[in-house]
Formats: sequence, C-alpha cells, structure tokens
Amino acid sequence: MQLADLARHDLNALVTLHALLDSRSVSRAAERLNLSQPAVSRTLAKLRQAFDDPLFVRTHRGLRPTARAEALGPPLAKLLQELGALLAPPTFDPASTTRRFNLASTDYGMHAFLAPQWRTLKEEAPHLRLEVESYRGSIEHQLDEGGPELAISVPGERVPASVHGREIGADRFVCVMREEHPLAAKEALDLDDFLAADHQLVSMGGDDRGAVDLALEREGLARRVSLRQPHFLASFSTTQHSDLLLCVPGCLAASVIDHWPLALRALPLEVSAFSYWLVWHERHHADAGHAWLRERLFHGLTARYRVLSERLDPS
DNA sequence: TTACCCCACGAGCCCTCTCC
DNA sequence: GGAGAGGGCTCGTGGGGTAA
Repeated sequence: MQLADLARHDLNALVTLHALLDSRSVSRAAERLNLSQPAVSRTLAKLRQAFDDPLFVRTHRGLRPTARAEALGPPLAKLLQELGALLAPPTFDPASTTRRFNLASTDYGMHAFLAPQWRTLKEEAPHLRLEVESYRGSIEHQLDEGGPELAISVPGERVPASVHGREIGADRFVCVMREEHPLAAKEALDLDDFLAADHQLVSMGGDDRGAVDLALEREGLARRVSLRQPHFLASFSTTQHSDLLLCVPGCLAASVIDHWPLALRALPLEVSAFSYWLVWHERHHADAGHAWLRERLFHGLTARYRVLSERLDPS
C-alpha cells in the first residue's frame, strides 16, 4: 500500500501509529484503541509497508521507534488533533466528556496557579483528563508547531499571529531567603548586600542570565550566581537549606511562603514587570471544549492571581 | 431507477509460534 | 516469560451485475 492510499483509505492506521508512538507497545496501543493485539500488529505491518520503514524495532526494553517514526510524531499529533476538532460535535458537555487536554506550564505555574483549581475543574468535568508538560523553549512557537493546546505563559516579544491569549495579571520579581539568613534581619535589602550575597538562578532554558542579571547589567553591575538549576520548586528547598538568595516572581513566592519558612524582600533595583497570559493556538479557537476549558481556567487563574497579589501587597 | 444477490476485501478474533 | 507476529477463520461492507 502506498502512502497516499493509506491516507485516503485508512485514517485508523494513523490513529494506531499515534497510539504506538505514545505507548511504545503493540499490546498497550491495542488496549487503548479497544482492539486486539494482532489487529494492531497487522496495522503496524501495513504502516511499515506504506512508509517503507520498520517504524519500530524490538529491543529488550520493548518497542523503540525508528528515526522516521520519531519524526512522524509531532505532525501526526497535530493532524489528529485538528481532525478531532473537525469531527467533534459543536457542543461540549463537561459532565460527560472524557476528553484529554494538553497544557504546558512550568512547575511554578502548576503549583501557584493550576493545582488549586484542579478540584473545581473535576467537580464540573469528572472524567476530564489534563496532561501538563513542561516548556521546551518558546511556548508560543510550540503552540504554533502543534505542541500543547493551551499554556500559561509570559509571552516573548515575537508572538506568532496565530497565537491567541488573555492576560491574567502583572507580576514583578522579589527576593527570598531563609528566615535565619543574616540579611533577613533587615527590613529592606540594599544593593550592596544584594551584590555581596551568593545567588541561586532558576533557568529552564539553561541561560546564564535571568531578568535580574540583565537589569544589573544595564547598570554596569553583576551578581554572583553560585547555583543554577531548572526547577522553581526545588529552588525553594535549596534556599531554605543555604544562605543563597533567590529572585523569583512575586506570585510564586506568595504561593510558597505557607509551605517554606522563607523571608521575602523587595529587590533593591528596578527589574521590568511582566504579565502572565493564558495562550492557545488559532486552530483551537473555535473548539467548544477548548473554549470551555479556557473560560474555566481563565476565571480560576485570575481569581488565584488576585489572592496571590493581595498576599504580596496586603495594602 | 431500484432492489437484490454475489463476490472481494478489509478488519477483527482466537490460537500458536517466534523472538528478545 | 512477556510481547510481537502470523495463520486461519468469521463477519461486515461496498461495488458490480442483473432482474423487475
């Protein structure tokens, strides 16, 4: 069977390929698709012939995709997502939906904003499934390339025209340290103390400089970063067990001060404020289910944002 | 034009074999 | 031993031919 014939006659084969890429197992793919293992095996044989590639090879750790199969993954996911939206009924019933949504967020976004909403979301849509993945570079471009359906993001300068969004609220960086830290005894941090201290930098992309470093650089200054790591939540644990200073978004700091005994201080320098946005791609814009989730999340996120902002600035 | 029949083909299942 | 592949079978569907 040629590729064109496969696409014309058998979209199910592509659904099977997607399930195989996801589960890395013929048996598990069959279970997920409600088919027998031989049926999936036969479809895989057809796919192998159509693509003229083994697609998966057996190893002692299960099926491993070939480079061709790996390359097919993202465009196939995008295609099936769009097909799903095309065939989806125009109405959406949260009470009965078993739909799965993909959402991108940092551990920070998950902890500060998303996790508190989970119970409310599940009360309305008990069978809904949310799959949260972490960022891999520019989230706006991931949305554009068929990645997650929705993301909590701080948009960069060049957002593709195909990306929609709603602003949740603005935030600024603050500095946290352990409660017994020598600088915690002071009401306010001064710049000399700030520059003399050891710092921790959270950098998901592996950059050596964050917003604080760039602000210092504009003043011809630099701080001493002795620990760089990619996880926001782990950074609080490190802060609690060290004399490191940690500069993080205010909402995040406000969301963790109940869990970690940390002191929170304003930064002794001007760092640009930024805004959180809920963003999604044009192709999901008219999707009723997606619109429902967007609406629920947006209201939940803005409410949570107000709580955290007030905790940060009680006035 | 419509209804019916026949046949080919695809997809599913069970069972068994093969392979890692 | 577990998981994938293959053989043989059944069933459903769609297309083509034919009769009313």
